[in-house]
Amino acid sequence: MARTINEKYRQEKRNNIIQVAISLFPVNGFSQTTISMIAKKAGMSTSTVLLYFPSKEDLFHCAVLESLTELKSLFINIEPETHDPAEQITKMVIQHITALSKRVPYLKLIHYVINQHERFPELTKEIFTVSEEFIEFLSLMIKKGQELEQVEQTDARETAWAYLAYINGISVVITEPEESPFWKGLIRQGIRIVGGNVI
Amino acid sequence: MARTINEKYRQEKRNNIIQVAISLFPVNGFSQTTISMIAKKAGMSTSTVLLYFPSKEDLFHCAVLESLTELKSLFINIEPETHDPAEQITKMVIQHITALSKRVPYLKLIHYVINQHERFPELTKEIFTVSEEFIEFLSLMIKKGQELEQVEQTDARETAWAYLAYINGISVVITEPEESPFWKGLIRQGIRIVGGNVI
Amino acid sequence: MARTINEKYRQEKRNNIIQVAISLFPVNGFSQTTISMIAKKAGMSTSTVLLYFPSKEDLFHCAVLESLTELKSLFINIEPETHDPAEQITKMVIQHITALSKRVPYLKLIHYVINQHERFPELTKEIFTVSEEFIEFLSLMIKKGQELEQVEQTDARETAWAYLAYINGISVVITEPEESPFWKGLIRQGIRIVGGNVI
Amino acid sequence: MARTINEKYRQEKRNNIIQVAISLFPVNGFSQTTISMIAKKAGMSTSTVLLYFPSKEDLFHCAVLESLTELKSLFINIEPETHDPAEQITKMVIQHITALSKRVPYLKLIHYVINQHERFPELTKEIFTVSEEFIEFLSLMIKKGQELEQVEQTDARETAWAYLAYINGISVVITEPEESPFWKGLIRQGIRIVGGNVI
DNA sequence: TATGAATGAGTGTTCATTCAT
DNA sequence: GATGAATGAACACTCATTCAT
Repeated sequence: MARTINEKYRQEKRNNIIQVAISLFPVNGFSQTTISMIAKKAGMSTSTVLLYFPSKEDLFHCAVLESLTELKSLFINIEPETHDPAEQITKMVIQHITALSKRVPYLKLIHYVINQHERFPELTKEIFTVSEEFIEFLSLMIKKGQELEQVEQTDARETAWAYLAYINGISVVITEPEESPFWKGLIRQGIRIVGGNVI
Repeated sequence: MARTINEKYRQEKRNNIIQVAISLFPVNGFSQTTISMIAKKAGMSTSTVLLYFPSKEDLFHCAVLESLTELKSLFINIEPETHDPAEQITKMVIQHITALSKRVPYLKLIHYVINQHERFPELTKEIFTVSEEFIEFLSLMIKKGQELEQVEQTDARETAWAYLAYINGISVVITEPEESPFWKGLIRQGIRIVGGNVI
Repeated sequence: MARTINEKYRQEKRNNIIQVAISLFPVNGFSQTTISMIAKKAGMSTSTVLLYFPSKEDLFHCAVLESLTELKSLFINIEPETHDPAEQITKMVIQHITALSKRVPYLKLIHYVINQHERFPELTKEIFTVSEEFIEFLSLMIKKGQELEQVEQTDARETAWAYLAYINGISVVITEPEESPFWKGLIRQGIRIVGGNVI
Repeated sequence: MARTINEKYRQEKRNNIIQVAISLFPVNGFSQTTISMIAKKAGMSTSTVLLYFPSKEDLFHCAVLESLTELKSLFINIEPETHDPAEQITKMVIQHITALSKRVPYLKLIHYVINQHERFPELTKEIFTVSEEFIEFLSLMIKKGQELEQVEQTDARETAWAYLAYINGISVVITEPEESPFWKGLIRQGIRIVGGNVI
């Protein structure tokens, strides 16, 4: 029993460190983010951070993978709720864009890795695997909508890639705060890009 | 006269260093790219690099600005050639996407800066100024097309932002080689996003 | 009574740690031998090792002293068995060289200390005290042999030092395995050096 | 020409560092000898030491090899001078023991390596190669002396090993200062061990 | 008694930058 | 103008040691 409690405690602390890492790495980059910065923000000593992660590189890996699974869970959702594809797509886009505006550091960290993919080959591979999954998931939704003629008739996969690019591009190009009306427009455009809003 | 020749020589050497910097910084990031790496690839000593640029940071700044003006010249082109807006837009998208596939390091460097905008505030500002110029330029083109009913009727600025996001997102998400048929599809989608291809 | 049992248990555990320490310190040196290495090999946690020894330095001291008394008991033996000095000397040399080939780590640890005597002054002093005892003991044996003209006529103390040097030098210079015929030759030479074998 | 001068300057500086290293490593051991200690004693900064040697380990290697060649030149001398083997042997022993008393750190460094041979396998190998050479050289001298019946009749190689052990053992066991009359005795014994002084 | 958690002190190493030539 | 030599500042990482349980 004691072990369980301890284990839980360790996991929490570990997670705490990862969250801090996710918030710092994308802001300063890998090299400029020192372990002591992370430690300070997490309220512990440098040594303690290295007690939970064998090296800075390892912590970085964990932070990236954590971000990736978090994003995956936000972007690839299968809960149908509605059986109307058009409505499904609209909801999905809203959820994506909302997620975007709220999880900036996660996506920034992912972009940091992709941007320097030669330096982080395995992580990049992992990321692209998730991208493919997303494309798969999205094409399917688009096809369903197309069959019901609720969605513009295009090559579904091609459109899916375009939408993925759009989504990622937003977080590169847009710096508006969460509350800005700008985001409404981005949702409208997102729906247009997946081919919704026909009629 | 001698001074002129010297000046020219210096400018060439300076430019040489910048080009090397542009090729290295985005691959490894700022910190992992050492001055000596740049010097070696440029065929000179570390000291010489620092003779032309007061500091590593300064060289980085210059490399980014150089990339930015290069991209600006490729993305904001006013040469009309055709007076048909629809054709103009099609040509523009083709040029953009082609430029993308060929100037990867330039855009990667720009993204690197945006990604860590807190670390490079002035550079980011500079970049966003160019973005605004691009939006201005693009909205105008879209509006012209819309007036002639050759282009989908949307909020022109909103669409312009969507297209900008799309363009930038491509270079984040796509890793296909230049020759891949993939790029054809991306062009198709690009035209669709600006609102072209309306019957 | 319970205390006695406890005491015994503690002594055993303590001894266990020392034996492990003796096996590790000379192989890696003081600094490269971490407490956790010792703990792991002794099947306990780092903290437990430090429960039995106040500090790493202290453990090292104890390991050295333990080695020293062990060696002393092997090298300074007074059990006469034979009253024939020549035979005594022969037997002694055999025992010494045999001990050498079997207690390598003990002597290596001692040599480690002597080699860095400025770093371990008290331990070195302790070791040299034992050396002196050995010289005393040996000179006496040699003198007895010389009186009976069974042993070469030399300055007995001088010869004793030469023999001590020889014995120690062997463990520095020779790496032959225990079974090698080499050791036979070393015994022959040892006897010659103390001055035995005089017809 | 300039290059030659520079090269010379570098070599001198490099050698300076090595000499300091030889004086410090055996006193404190590898780990306890910090680069900054070496730098301070050599009158330069830590960085400068690492400018001449890629790593502490590398400096250690160089220091050991330097010591080894120095010792080799002192111990394996072929200059005959006299054609009388007995005299040659006497002179040799005198030179050896004198060298011993004067180059203490060199031999201590070598012993340090041998003592922890599992940690420094290549260096140890190098050292034992030199040992073999010494045995070869010495056996030959002994054999010559034996043929002229100036030297005790023993197995020459066996005797050579005994002498080598004796020599090395001295520097382990003896701490007398250079001027002590003790060393005279050690020379006498050395000659006796090689088998000289017959009649 | 035994141990896991936490940390501070210490060190090797990197690298931008300065300076003399 | 070009460069090699020198260095200080910074940082990741190790490990003995302390403490609470």
